[in-house]
Amino acid sequence: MTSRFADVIIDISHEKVDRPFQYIIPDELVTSVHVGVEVCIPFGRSNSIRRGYVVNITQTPSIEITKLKQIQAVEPESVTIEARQMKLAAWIKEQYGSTMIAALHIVLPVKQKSKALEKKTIVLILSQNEAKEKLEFFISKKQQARSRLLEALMETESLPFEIVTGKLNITAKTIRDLIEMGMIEVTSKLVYRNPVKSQKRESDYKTLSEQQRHTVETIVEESLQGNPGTYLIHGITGSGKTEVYMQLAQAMTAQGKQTILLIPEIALTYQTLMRFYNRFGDRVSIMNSRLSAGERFDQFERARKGDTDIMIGPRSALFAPFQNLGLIIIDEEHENSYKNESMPKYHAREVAIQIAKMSHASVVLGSATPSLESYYRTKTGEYRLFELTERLTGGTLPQTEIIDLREEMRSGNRSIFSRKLTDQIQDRLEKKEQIILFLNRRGYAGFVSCRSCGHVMKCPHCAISLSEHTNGKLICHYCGYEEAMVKSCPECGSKFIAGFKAGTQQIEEQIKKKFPKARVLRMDADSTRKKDSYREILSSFSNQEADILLGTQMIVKGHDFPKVTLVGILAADLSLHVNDFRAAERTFQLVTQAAGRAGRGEIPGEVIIQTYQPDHYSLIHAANHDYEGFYEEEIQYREMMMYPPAAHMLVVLLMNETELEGELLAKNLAKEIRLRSEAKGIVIVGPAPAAIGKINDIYRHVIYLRSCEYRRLTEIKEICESYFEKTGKNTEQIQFDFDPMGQY
DNA sequence: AGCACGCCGACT
DNA sequence: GTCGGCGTGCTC
Repeated sequence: MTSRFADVIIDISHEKVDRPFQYIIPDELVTSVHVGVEVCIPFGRSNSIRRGYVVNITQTPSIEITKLKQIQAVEPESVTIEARQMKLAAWIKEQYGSTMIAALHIVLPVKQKSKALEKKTIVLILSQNEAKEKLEFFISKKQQARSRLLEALMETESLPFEIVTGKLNITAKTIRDLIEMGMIEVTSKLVYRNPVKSQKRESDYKTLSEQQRHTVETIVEESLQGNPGTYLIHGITGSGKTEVYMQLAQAMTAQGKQTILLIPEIALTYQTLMRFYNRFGDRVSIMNSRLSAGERFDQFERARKGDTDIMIGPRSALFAPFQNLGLIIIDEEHENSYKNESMPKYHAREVAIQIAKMSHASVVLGSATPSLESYYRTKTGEYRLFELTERLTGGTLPQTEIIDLREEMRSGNRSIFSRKLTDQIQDRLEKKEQIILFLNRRGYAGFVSCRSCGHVMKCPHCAISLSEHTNGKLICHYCGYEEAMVKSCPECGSKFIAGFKAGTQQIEEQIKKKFPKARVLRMDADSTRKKDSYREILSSFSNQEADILLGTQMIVKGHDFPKVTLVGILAADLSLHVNDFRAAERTFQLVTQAAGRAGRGEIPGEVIIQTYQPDHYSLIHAANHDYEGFYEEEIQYREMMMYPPAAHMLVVLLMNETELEGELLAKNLAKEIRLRSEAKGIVIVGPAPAAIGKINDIYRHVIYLRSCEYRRLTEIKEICESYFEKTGKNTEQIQFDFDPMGQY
């Protein structure tokens, strides 16, 4: 019998070993080794046994046969990656730029998650005195690596593994030596949390409105005809999107097909979740971040075995191994959490479409404020658009008013509360109605604006707000353009031009000063750090234990507070002038959602938007509840500047321990790209220091690339990868982000 | 990532 | 000379 050979990807996430290694398949394993299985193989000089995945099987060896080793065994409890998942991993690697093994882990979420939960830290187990002695000993012996590590540990006692190997440049060997000497310990922690509590069941079937019925029927019909597509449901808050999802899922179940429902954050859409649970009972599987690795594994096994029809969960639920997937629904599709933050930086929407393509399924996207991407694709005909314009839950859209803070300034009011907002807060306090005050601080990045005329300092090349730096300069983080900080407004000459500063704590103090009798709840990253404090704050506000809820964007998502009749957006400009091309879109979404919190009960609500730029289109259209109008203006800006979705964008992020080396590498890489891409419709901007120029003492530089064709950008990615392979050192790192959401 | 190989400074 | 840390390069 002729021998067979297997290409194996070793389970080590490092670029240097991220390629297939060929192994001989021994005769006794020929029947059990096939593409997708997890195998044990000897690797490296020491022939230590490692795990890996078989990605290909061949008849002929590609290198000298004497160099090949044998596969030792097939991992007994392995999760086989089906051919489909393997193809998907290859697609993710290609599309987003990552190691193959990282892509495989994404597709095998059970393993990946149990790994991700593990956090290795290095702890010093000597007393300060003992350590000091040892340190002196190491120094006298000129053992620099050991001294370096020990010194760092004496300062903080424990350090994350990555910091030690990265920033301190300590090899695993040195760490092992110190462990042997009994000086340090490596601990790995696993964090588990409680599973969801179940709630009382109640039946809630609803008859569909004409618009809902049309949506459901069209999508189901096209699926039945074997012609599944991608659909966007643009439905205002309260238009019954969830009911549409449920009926679609039901139709799929009737055809013997399964559904995946993605939700942005389980805690935020708890009600949605329970409605599904009530309707479909234990045919629904719920994935969430609180599940342990084992529980998570069980959910996926249920999907594989066909014991469940519907998988609900965040991004990772996408990879549920259903046998006959019919539909993927992405609720609140504009949410940022659908973009993976670590490599590979994939977007759930795009991966969903790819999965659907591979399994012949439909994709349904739903939102009250669709992402520009999705709406754009309904215009190009890639997606089909359905509008749900009727509010079924009752209640009217709130009255909205934009307050010009420049005007307030001119009449001598320098406080954060306009006179109108002050009056209204007073009024609601007297009427015992509730108030939400919203500070959209997300991504706030020190832009500079004029209090008198509202003028914002922008980059002349990128139309992005300049950021104020401590060195007294204004810098564009897209292209690196810089100018000196201005002393007076170039537009109106006013002296009141400065960086914008505001925090929830300060505002809380001001509220207490101004309205001493009001009971205030503050909700932001600080006050919700404790687990469950999030829900505690919301339920206590819901029970009317407070009059005013003050918070950042986390308060605007899908909560019903019927007693809230006033929503104040304190400074809409904060998210408007972030140095990110999506700033206007984010602002529109946040303001629309915040406004949606007012008047959910019988009493009509009122929304007050405070801003220094009362004529900005995102605010005007949000105030008018006019998505289409906003889209038209925003897409013109994107088209003019070649920003997504009008074009595609790639961010190449370079990380280096030394600033100068990083800058040099970035420059050389940019030169290489310019040379090799030959201006095939590619715009190359930068390099520039990243907005967050340094994290953990690692310097960050960025190069921005734009092109109408995505393929051109993946070519650039490949150029970077090969350049990096040749010249890259261990102290350098490269990351790719296609069509970024967020700043660098 | 993890391991061996080999260079180079310190010390019997 | 030689012991041993630390940088370098390779792994089917």
